[in-house]
Amino acid sequence: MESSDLKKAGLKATLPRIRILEILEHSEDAHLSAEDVYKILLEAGEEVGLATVYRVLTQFESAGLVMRHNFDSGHSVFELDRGQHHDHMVCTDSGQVVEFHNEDIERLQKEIAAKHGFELVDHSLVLYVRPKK
Amino acid sequence: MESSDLKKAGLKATLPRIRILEILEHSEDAHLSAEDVYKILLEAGEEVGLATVYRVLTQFESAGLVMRHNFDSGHSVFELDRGQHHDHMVCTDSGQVVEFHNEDIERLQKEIAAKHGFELVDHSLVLYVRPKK
DNA sequence: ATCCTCAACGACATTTATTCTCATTTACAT
DNA sequence: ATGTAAATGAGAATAAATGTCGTTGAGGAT
Repeated sequence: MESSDLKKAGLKATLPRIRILEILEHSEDAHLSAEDVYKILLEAGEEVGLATVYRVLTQFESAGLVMRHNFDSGHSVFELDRGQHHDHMVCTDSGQVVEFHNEDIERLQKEIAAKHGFELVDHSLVLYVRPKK
Repeated sequence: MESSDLKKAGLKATLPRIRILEILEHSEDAHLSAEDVYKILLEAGEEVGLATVYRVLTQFESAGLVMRHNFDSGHSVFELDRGQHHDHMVCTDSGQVVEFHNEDIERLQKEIAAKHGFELVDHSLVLYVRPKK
């Protein structure tokens, strides 16, 4: 994932875009807010504006490079789209995010939509959890 | 649902609270934002501040009288808690909202959380659908 | 019914996340 | 190398929501 992917998406290979893509690829945490990305850029000594971070992340979303999630935290988080669908579990204590996939749930969703005369286009499932004592 | 419910919830039966509860009960649309509620109050000639609407809705949420949903739209919507849990299906063509409940999905969610060492606190499931051709 | 007290209120300032504006810079086709 | 439209940085602007504070009012006590 690099400049070639940017061009494929119809985006010029500018420094902010390349850096942000790298950050999303290599970050420890797979789910970063615009502020998170901005801070990482600053720490790396890059002179990138916060507005640019927001713009670039939104463009990446439109281009299908990243996915935006609106968890209950009051701000969006972005995740590189690696092509394999999954849902999320968010720990209400620590904020930790765990990804999971369950084929039974996926199937049931399609069945429910069909039962109501619809076809499933997309879905959003987030489990809010806390450590079991 | 009226003043007695407010007192039961440990809230004084003030005019703003009574009016907001009524609005949630009788509104055509079951899912209202704080702004929506505020506008309805103004149109009814009530002198209630927007901050109060936010405060009251948050209190109602804490008291279990209403549920807050954070759909994609960037602002919270509130719905009277009539006791029966359900998830939402949104038609991407018409915006129509269908409520549904599926016990198998509920159970699977708990199992998945447990498998990862968590207990399920809450969840948010929205199906985006379109009419089947 | 009147008084008292603290919770609740209205008005407005503030915060937080995000978007907009615009003058300047830069990628890249020519 | 150069021109041009796209992209950027800086900071203003916006929207949703919360905090502050002096005033009001609900409801228990008198």
